[in-house]
Amino acid sequence: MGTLKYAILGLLSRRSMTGYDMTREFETTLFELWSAKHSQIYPELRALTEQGLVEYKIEIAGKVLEKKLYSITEAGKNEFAAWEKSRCTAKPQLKDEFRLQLFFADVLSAEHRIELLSTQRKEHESYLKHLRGKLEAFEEIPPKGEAEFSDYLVLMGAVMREESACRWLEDSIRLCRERQ
Amino acid sequence: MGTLKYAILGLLSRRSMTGYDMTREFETTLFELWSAKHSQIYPELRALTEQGLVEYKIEIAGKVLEKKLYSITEAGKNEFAAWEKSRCTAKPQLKDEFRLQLFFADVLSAEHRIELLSTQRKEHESYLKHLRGKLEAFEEIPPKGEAEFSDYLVLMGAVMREESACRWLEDSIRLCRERQ
DNA sequence: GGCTACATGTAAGCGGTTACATGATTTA
DNA sequence: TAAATCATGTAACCGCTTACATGTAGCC
Repeated sequence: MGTLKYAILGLLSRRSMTGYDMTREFETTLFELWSAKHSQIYPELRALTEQGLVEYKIEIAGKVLEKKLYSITEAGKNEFAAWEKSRCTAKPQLKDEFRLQLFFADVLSAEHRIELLSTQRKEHESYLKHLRGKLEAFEEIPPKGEAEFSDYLVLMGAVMREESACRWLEDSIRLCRERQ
Repeated sequence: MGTLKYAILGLLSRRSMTGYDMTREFETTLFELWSAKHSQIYPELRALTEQGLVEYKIEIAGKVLEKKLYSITEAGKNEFAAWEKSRCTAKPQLKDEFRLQLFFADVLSAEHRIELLSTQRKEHESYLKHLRGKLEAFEEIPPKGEAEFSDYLVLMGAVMREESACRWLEDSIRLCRERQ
């Protein structure tokens, strides 16, 4: 795939930043979508520089500390735009440890299975709460042309996904209880 | 994580089988939940044998072909049961290339963005159709004690997840169109 | 006889995580 | 001045995929 490359180009298409800044972005704003540690980011930045897709200028912070401020090149913008236009085939989530656990849950007692489902439900519910808080921080739907509109759509999707997960877990618990 | 280990133990807790059979299981029934190629399965089976969690006896198919028919040991059953009881922390899907694409979609024109969303919607819709077909193959909800009940719950979850994805994509397309 | 499915392995490489390693700057 | 944060890198290892490699069994 090489998706990290496009995540980085995407970040740089919004603003110039250092590798350290990117690490923060992956931890905060991109957390929902993609993740990368600094140990993966720095080598990737080096490769992208060699490919001419990004460039950096060194800035001095304080007295001596050298920061590499990266920005996207024209070639980088072109490659990023090409990726944006390509439609990626949706591989609907092939790995889910909890669902695997549930799949084999016939080795568990009825109570154990319900406990498993309940714990999972609690986690999804608290995460949903957190996401809803973020969604409500938008006072209104951002204008279509701006970067924030995309952020809004993605966040909306995450909320809907979590709502669906909670509903599924509730229904499952009900089925487990109902039919003794 | 080492989840593959438990996927294999889970399969063997249902019935004895060869590495080849497992490969088929991952491709068909477990496809929704976990995947593994034979090149990963065979080394794992060797490791599990060394750990005493599984064992095999050689069967001859035809004249000379040696098959290794694996089964789970008592130690294996215990370790699998322990994993089943442990509650795994739900890491809600950290990598999604399409959502990443959408996140940075402000570089696209309005039409391009809608096209991106539409393509994705079509894919999820056809997959949903396929899943619904599988769900309807159950004539009624299987009895709680049986393995099929777990299968039913997992399938129900997959259907609900896809429904939610379709709804999200529809809403997003509507928002993109509405607000010119 | 030829094709498909059955059956078991190994090797190279990629993407990613954890840990190792170092040092400067800012803030309490 | 001590701790937290900023800042940049490398090394070892793990999980997984793709490709390499080999051979048998069953069916048409």
